[in-house]
Parts: sequence; C-alpha cells; structure tokens
Amino acid sequence: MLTVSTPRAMLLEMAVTARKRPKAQGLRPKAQGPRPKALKVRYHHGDLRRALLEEAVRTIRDDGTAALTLRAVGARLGVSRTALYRHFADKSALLDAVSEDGFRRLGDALERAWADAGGGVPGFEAMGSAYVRFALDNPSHYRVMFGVWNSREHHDPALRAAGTRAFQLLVDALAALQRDGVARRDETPVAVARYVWAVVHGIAMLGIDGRLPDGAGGPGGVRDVTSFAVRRLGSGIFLTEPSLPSAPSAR
Amino acid sequence: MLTVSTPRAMLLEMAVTARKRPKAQGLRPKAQGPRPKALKVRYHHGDLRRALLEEAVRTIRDDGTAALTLRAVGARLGVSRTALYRHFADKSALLDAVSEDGFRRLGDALERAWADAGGGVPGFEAMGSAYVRFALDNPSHYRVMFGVWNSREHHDPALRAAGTRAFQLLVDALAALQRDGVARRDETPVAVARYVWAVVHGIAMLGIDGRLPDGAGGPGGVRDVTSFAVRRLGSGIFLTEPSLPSAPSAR
DNA sequence: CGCCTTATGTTGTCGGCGTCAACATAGAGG
DNA sequence: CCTCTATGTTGACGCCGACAACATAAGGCG
Repeated sequence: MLTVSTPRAMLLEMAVTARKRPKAQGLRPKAQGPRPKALKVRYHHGDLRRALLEEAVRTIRDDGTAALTLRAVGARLGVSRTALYRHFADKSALLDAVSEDGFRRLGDALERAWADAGGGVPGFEAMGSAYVRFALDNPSHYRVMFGVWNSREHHDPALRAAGTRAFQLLVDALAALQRDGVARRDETPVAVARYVWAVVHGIAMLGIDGRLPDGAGGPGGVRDVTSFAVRRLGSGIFLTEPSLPSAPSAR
Repeated sequence: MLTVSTPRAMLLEMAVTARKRPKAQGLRPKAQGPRPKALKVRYHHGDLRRALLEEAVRTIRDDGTAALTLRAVGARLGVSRTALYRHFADKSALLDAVSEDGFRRLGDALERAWADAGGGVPGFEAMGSAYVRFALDNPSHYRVMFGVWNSREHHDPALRAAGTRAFQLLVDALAALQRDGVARRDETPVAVARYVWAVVHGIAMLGIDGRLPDGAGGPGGVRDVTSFAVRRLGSGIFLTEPSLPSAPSAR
C-alpha cells in the first residue's frame, strides 16, 4: 500500500541514468514558444526554480502526494538532491509554491466559469461546478492546497494572495447577485461566500477521498451531489413554504 | 516548524528512563473501574493493543498528527519500537484503528445530540452543531479520520462499519423529518444526507485548518458559519419567494 | 513436573527521507 | 585576469517505517 518500492526504485534508476549526461539541460519539451533568451546553455540550469515547481506539480499529479520527495523531484530533473535548497527554504516552501499555483489555477477556472455562463444564477452554479471539477481533476494538487501544511496563517504572502483572490471571486459573484436582486440581502456577500465555500469544499473533499458512491458519474456520485448542492443552495431543504411545489428549478 | 527535535528528544529520554524498570506494567492510571481479572502481572504487557491505540490517540491529540511515530508511541508506553507489529500490520493499520475510534465517538456525539434535543428540526440542527464541534474539539483525530490514509474503500470492515453507522444516524434523522412532514420528500434521505454531510464536513475542515476568521467564536468564525449553515440548510439562499421575509427561523 | 508450541516483545539492520555543512563550479564584474 | 557571488554537488547526520533474527513468557500436554 504505502510501500511502492518497485516504481520508486525504477524512477530513481531512470534519474541516475539521466544524470550520467554531463549537463544535457535543454531536452525537456517545455516552453515551446519563442526561446526566451538564447539557445546556449546560459547558466547552471537556466530557470531551476520554475522547473522544480513544475516537476513537483507533475509528480504530485502523476504519483500522488506521498511520492513528492525532494530527492525524486531533483532526480527527475537530472539535478542533485539539495539543489532545491537554493530556491526553496525547505520542503514546506516548495509545497507553498505548489499551493499557490493551485489557487491561481482554481481562480482562473472560477473566473472562466462565471464569465462563460454570463454571470447571474447560471454563472454562480457554473462556479460551483467548476470548483468541484477542479478538485476532482487535480485531487492531489487540491489536497496539497488544503493539506496539513501551512494550514495556519503563517504561509507566505503570495500563497495568501492567490487564495484570497479565489475566494474574492466568489464574494464578487454573490455581491453581483445581491445587486441584481436575485439573492437575498439579509447577509453580507462575505458571510454567504464562506458558507458556499464550505459546501463546495466539503463535496470536493468527500469526492476526492472516494467517500461518495461510484466513480463520480452515477447516482449519488460527486456530480450528483454537486448538482444537488448547487440547486439546494438556492432552495433549501425544509418545507418553510408548504405551498412550494417540489421542483422549483427545472432540473 | 516541522522539526520539534527538543520536545521529541525529551520525550524519548523520558521513555528510556521509563524502560529501565524491569517490567513495571501496571502503573498506568487507566481502567479505574473494577479490576478486570487479577492484579498480578498476567502477561507480557496485559493488553498492549488497547494501550497502543489509546497512546496513539493521546499523542495525536496532544502533539498533532505529525508527531505520531511508531517509535514514539512505543517509547511512551515503556515498550520497544516494533512491539506494535504484533498487534497492527503497519502504521496505516494503527491509523485505521484510530479512525475507527474517532468515528465511534463521532457517532456517539451525534446520537446524543439528536436525543438530547428531542429529535425534529432542533435535533437535526443539534446534530449539525455537534458534528462541527466534534471536529473542532478533536482536530487531529478528525484529520486522521478523513486523511490521505485509507481514503479508498480498502480499509478494514470495522472502520467501515463505524463510519457507516455515523452516516446512518444522519440518514435516519432525515427520514424521521420526512416522515413527520417537516422535510421535503422530493429526494431520498440518503441523497439529502450526503449533501448535509458535505456541508458540515466542509465547515469542519475549514474550521480545523484555521481558514475561517478568528478563534471560532467571533463574527465569521466557525460557530457563526455553522449556525448560518444549519439555518440555511432549511431556507436556501436565493429569493425563490419574494414575499419571504428575512428571518424565517428565530435566531 | 518437564517439555514444547505459540504468542509476544527486543535487538540489529536496512533503505529512504529531509536537512545541514563543506566543497565545487560557473557566470558577472572589477 | 582575478575575485565575488550565485548556483549545484557530495558527504554526513538523525529520524523514520519495516523486516529478520533472536529472546522470553504463557499455556498445553505428556
């Protein structure tokens, strides 16, 4: 279960062989756009910090959070372990950078969802779905973002800013809904946003952990609970108005 | 941050001195009730499995999840490392036992909340508050229960049973609400329970991680979001009925 | 009682991990 | 050319989980 010695050993073997090359730095198929500076060797590595971050994200995505090892990420880049310490204070700093990257992508996804749906209630529901979809598509990344690391407010300003921006998108959407008279005004947008955030976060976490039935698509699965949630976020559960029919929203 | 070498070293020192005793087994101040069998030495340790589990829970509660080390828990009990392997397959098995214990306690708390409130809508709201309160009172324990470990369905039957029981309490409550005509009947109790579970789970996680303002008591804190959530779980956010006043539920 | 089987606990050891110190190297700038 | 500094490497340390081999105690059985 936890001991994946065979693939990890293979991985390290690969890395060792890759390290045999004197310094074949430019073979990585990244940055396909115009060459940033020149095609010469430039420096020790070029932009190791970015490469380390990208490799960490890739490692987490492919092999899970437990496989993220300073030694492994260094080896995958054909660079020695501890090379990372010239760009990150320690492992938690690297994870902070990974989290910041995740919050930035999450914010982009929310922004896109709201804009593509044209705002309003459809935009709000699209944001909720996009949030859960992001978590399901990047489970390990999402787990790092909300992991035990840096859980308190001690993390660096960049990470904090990225997280705040993603949350603010939700606040702004709710403020717009209130302004347009489609959302109740008896609570501040921030208070409602915290609640909505908790809802989608809970669904995302349960979905990621496989605690909702089936593979996300069937009845009771993550998608089902998500659509249920975004509908109920606007209608409630209890019969506060007995005259209310069963399905106020058209499916 | 992550390196707490000083207290850990002290702890190990304590343990080493404790281990100097030949086998002073019975000095632990537990099981204050009637002596289970006899006051003689009985066996190698007596009931090491239970002692290991309790010590693991205590370690997690006092020093956090990261401090849970097979060596540390063994040392705290005056027993050698690897003694644990006679009672648990590996570390994840110990964590499974900790999770099972947590789900049992959580279920007890939910049951008590529902019963003490006399069922109905107050009972339902009490369950929600009790759920979040349990998580806030036992953050590390809760994190283990929903941690990366055993997230898939591979964990042992006892853990699965304890988790299912806690969830079933919620389902039963919602079924009762539906039966009494106070909850909408357009969805099955299980579907609604999944949604409610996600809501309280999300609040609990955000609260545990310190992602809600202040120390849980002030405006916007965990308690605020929780009460907001249990109210909105019954009323909804959007203005589906414009004639609806602002506060349908008293406080 | 003496022996043996089995359950339980210990010691030794291994590989992996994060991290630090010391050393090496390459680019920049005088 | 020489030096300075940024960057990368090697070696080592302590901690961790896990396994193998060994030690010991409880209990069954003659």
